[in-house]
Amino acid sequence: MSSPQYARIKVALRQRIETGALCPGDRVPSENQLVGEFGVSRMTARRALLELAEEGLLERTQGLGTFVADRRPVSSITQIRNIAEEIHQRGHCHACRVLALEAVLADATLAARMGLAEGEPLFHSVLVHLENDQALQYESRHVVAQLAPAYLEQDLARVTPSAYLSAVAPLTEADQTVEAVLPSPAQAEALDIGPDQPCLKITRRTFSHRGVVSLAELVHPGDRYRLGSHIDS
Amino acid sequence: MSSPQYARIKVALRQRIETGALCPGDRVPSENQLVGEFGVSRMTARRALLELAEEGLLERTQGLGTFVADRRPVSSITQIRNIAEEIHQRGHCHACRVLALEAVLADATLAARMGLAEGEPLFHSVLVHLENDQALQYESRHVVAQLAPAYLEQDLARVTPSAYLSAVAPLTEADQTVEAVLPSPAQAEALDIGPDQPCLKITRRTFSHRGVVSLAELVHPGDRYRLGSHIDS
DNA sequence: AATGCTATCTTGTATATACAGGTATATACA
DNA sequence: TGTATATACCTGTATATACAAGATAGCATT
Repeated sequence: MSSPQYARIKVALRQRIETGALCPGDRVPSENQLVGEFGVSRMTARRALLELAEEGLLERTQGLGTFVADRRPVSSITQIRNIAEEIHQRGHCHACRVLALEAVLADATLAARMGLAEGEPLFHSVLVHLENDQALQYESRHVVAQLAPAYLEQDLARVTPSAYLSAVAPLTEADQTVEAVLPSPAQAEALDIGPDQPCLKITRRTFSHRGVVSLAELVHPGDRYRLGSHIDS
Repeated sequence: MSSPQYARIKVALRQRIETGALCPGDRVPSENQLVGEFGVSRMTARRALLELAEEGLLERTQGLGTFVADRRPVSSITQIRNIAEEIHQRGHCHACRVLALEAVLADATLAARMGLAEGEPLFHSVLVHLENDQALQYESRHVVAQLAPAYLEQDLARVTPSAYLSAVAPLTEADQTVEAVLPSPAQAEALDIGPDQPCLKITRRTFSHRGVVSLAELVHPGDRYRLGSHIDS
């Protein structure tokens, strides 16, 4: 039950970019070169390149080749999971901290929004992600207590969604929406912004085959995100 | 120089969904059925299904099949091009109007942002899209005059980006970013909202092989958009 | 020097094929 | 009735192959 080969190639290429072995503008091995290097068929190598291009990490031009995308001006909003992870990928993890403002067992007053039975016990944590002492994200996360019993014992400042999710089920998916909001007083204070500073709020419902696992609200001031660029027909 | 076969299949399937021949929850022809119906290989049929699923129009489950996704609660933000088009797809086009507030030949004071030579002549139009007399989107669009000479002669209330873009070049792409903003006074007035109502602003740079074609800013109050849901590894 | 051609590398599209693994239904058995 | 088992169908992964089409460098011709 090993991971697919195209995933292996994606990981390898991502590493070369993160470690600096491949820099923005650099040419990435061509499909045929990857065939030789990884011993796969061209279509498999191609899939790895296509998916990385879809994420915005690579840029491909017919006839020319595949290149590491210019330092993405902004993150791709379809990929956002956790500012901490994002920052880590940008390479200044050293200046990144996470503050856990709150972590308690709450009752499911928001059961309806999560599609749960009323009264289902939930863990609620509020995190603030900082870089160079500047707050970048306010994160409010509700997790179904039954599915992640050790949630509160973890170091919430370090745990990423994938960490506690992988403990729940092999198969997870997420539903995300964005909207523009004004920060609540608590959010404005935690982010050190004025009450008039508009923010992007991303609401993410994560679920496995057992149902909803968590509901997270990510609020960021001032960030700007790249969107996909489909132009069909 | 016909369009690819997978695109043909996508169009056909999209039509069946838009016309109601296929409803949410309905089973879509399987890969092998499409092979028989369109006379293509399974991989080609597969590509059509995969891309429609990526857009959120279909849902696929291994072993089960492919189904028309439940009426998407909100639009996919990666697909936004024009609220008018969006509304048309939702099926209440009758209540939709577009007001052209302004349409002039402007000079390229924003040349830098578009990557153009200073002084390059641009058309500037400001449109407001309404549904049931309620403003849904404020659109400010700058178009390189040289590449769309007849731009001002068109019925701006009807023209979609694809209309004037197709006149320019066969190959176009777009770059999009989102951010949260407070509306400018003019925007607030046009949208009939208060100055404190946070809005999503989508900035879209469209370009062809000849360079940047247009720069559009779409401002919507109160809308909420679906995001893609990648969960890798 | 400028033009045009060709060889070669790249990605894009398409086909045919094979097997793995998930899902549901029908069948046979206890 | 309830439980296995076999089967058919579906999507997921992977290979091998072919040709189309864009980009580039070098060479030959004008």
